[in-house]
Amino acid sequence: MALFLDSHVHKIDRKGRVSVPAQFRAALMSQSFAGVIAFPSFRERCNAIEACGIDRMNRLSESLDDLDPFSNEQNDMAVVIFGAAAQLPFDGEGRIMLTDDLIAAAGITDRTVFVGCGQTFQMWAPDAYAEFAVEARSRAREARAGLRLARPAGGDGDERR
Amino acid sequence: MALFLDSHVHKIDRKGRVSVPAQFRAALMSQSFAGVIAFPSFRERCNAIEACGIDRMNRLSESLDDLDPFSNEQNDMAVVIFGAAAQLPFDGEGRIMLTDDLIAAAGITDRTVFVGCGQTFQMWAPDAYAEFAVEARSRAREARAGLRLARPAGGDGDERR
DNA sequence: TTGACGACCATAAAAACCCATGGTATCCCA
DNA sequence: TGGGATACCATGGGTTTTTATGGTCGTCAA
Repeated sequence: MALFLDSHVHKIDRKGRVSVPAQFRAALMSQSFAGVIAFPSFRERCNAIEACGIDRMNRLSESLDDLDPFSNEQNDMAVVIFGAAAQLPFDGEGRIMLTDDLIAAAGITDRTVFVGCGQTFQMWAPDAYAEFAVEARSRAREARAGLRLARPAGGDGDERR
Repeated sequence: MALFLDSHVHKIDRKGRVSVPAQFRAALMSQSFAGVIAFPSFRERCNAIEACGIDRMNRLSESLDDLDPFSNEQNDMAVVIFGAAAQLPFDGEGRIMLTDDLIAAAGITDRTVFVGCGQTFQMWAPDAYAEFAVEARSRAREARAGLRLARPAGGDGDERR
């Protein structure tokens, strides 16, 4: 199915609602929860909201379930990932409401830019993103060497992130 | 099954009642016992109440059955988990009453934060949790390398965007 | 009888739902 | 090829429903 691609700036109305770009929406609506899962990024220099669909969270949960359920590591991951992840359902028009936590974490005010990242997407304050994009571009130029393209899927879809 | 996500701070009223977050409630009400199973955490540095629905307790019980039934290990787990687990039914408004044991174990006073952990959730004293979350986050950042996302499940409708 | 607990009822704030509108890209047909 | 019709999308606002929280009134037991 479709990847999250492209960037779209959308307005946040006075009730705190934002339209999710229609292209993103299409990929999200077909999942078992019709909406967005969003959490503050914990990457360095990345003041953004990370987002994806519920299916991806289910995969994460399964991966975590393979660890010892009462280990400290398992708990740390669970708390960090799931404890901060908001479940944002679509309204009838395909909008979501960002929580105050998320808005604060990303420094968003009256508009936000949805940035497609393939399997996931991010939401930024537009000016913060503009700045970040420039830096990311120059860093990527140097790091490029590290990435190797996966082979096209043989039997079952192997997408290696 | 639905995941437990996000954190919600809720107030404990003077009769000792707390509303379970509506999203959590939805996942719990559909199970064979309409309420919460709760026991004090026995992890290190984790002064919290561990909670889940009855279905997960059943799974846990089965897993425990896979251990040697007369080992000390099996007995310890059984006692620590099942011996300390309270069954807390919902009232008409979706609230539960915490027992004194649970409250004391987590150092809870007038409010508690429900923290989603995927298959389970926890209940913390808000300030204790705030502190823990910061530490967990920095530990998780280091351990992150260890976690790899499972591939999308082969058969059943997983997203492969 | 006092205190704990359950079943109800009450309410303000927040969230979900419904309908409306203006703009833009797309389609269709002459 | 041009221009009107059309579908879709982002956005706005009102109304209804939920939700979190508070309280009251019996009941049962210590």
